[in-house]
Amino acid sequence: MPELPEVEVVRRGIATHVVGRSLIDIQLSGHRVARRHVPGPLDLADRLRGRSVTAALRRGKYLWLELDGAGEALVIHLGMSGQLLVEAPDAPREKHAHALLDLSDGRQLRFVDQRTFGGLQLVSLVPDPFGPGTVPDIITHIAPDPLESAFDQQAVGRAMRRRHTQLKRALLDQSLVSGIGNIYADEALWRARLHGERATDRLTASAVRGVLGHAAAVMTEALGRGGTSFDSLYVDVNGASGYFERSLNAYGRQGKPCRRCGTPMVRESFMNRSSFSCPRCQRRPRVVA
DNA sequence: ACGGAAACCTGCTGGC
DNA sequence: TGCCAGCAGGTTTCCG
Repeated sequence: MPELPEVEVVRRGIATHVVGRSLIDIQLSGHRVARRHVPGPLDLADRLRGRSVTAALRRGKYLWLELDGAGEALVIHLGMSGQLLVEAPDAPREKHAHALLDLSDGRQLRFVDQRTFGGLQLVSLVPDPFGPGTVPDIITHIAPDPLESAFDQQAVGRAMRRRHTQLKRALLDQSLVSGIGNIYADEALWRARLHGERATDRLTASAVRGVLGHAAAVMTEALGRGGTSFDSLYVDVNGASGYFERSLNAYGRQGKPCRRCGTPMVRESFMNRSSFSCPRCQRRPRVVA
């Protein structure tokens, strides 16, 4: 489910519930949810117990809760199917609830993840390589996303044009620009009228700026809708995608008419996943990157 | 340095 | 009805 707008909706949804509260008790189930926390789930739970949350922050698709003291943060990645819910502790436990964190206000923060690609880990905060402030040490390779002030569109555009790679690949490269996933990459490319296989080093600076601008715009629009379309207490995978789906111009529209020119949209396999584009508006390059 | 593929999971859909 | 292939919005890692 989650690309940048969805993760930001989740961040906003939980922020009011967790910031200023402390973690009273933590239950982790299964080995997957804390697999990235090398010392193991018991260590994770022990070190979280009693800590208070001072901020809920995000870069790209990574979310973290800054904890008091020691310069540490609880990093949460939602993977493909992760959800964060704030509920009453006695609410029925979801089938794939892997982490239950009791909050000092009597509520419970739950990490629910069907496919378990997401997870939790406690790490140190280090200086942000891209600006003032700090970030978790495990995400120093993640570039700023288009919606944060540290994002430098000119610099990212230059970096993309220096690479000899395909445009969609570059948009999905979280070390160049973060937060963009398969859906919003296709949407940005459609708006920019560019095929994802265009070579980044053969595009003009303004074309690259254009597609980055479209990526920022479409994610901002999605965020606006996400913010009003679902309850912050229960961010639902199906509810979220079902709602914004109506606004998509490219993703999932194979066979349907292009909303600009009416030509049937096509689906192609790219990077082990699906890409959707208009064969007329987004001309495939003669020379592929 | 880059690209491709596989790995990590569960669940749903569509075809036979 | 069952079975199986294919697919799903992410990231990391390995291999050529």
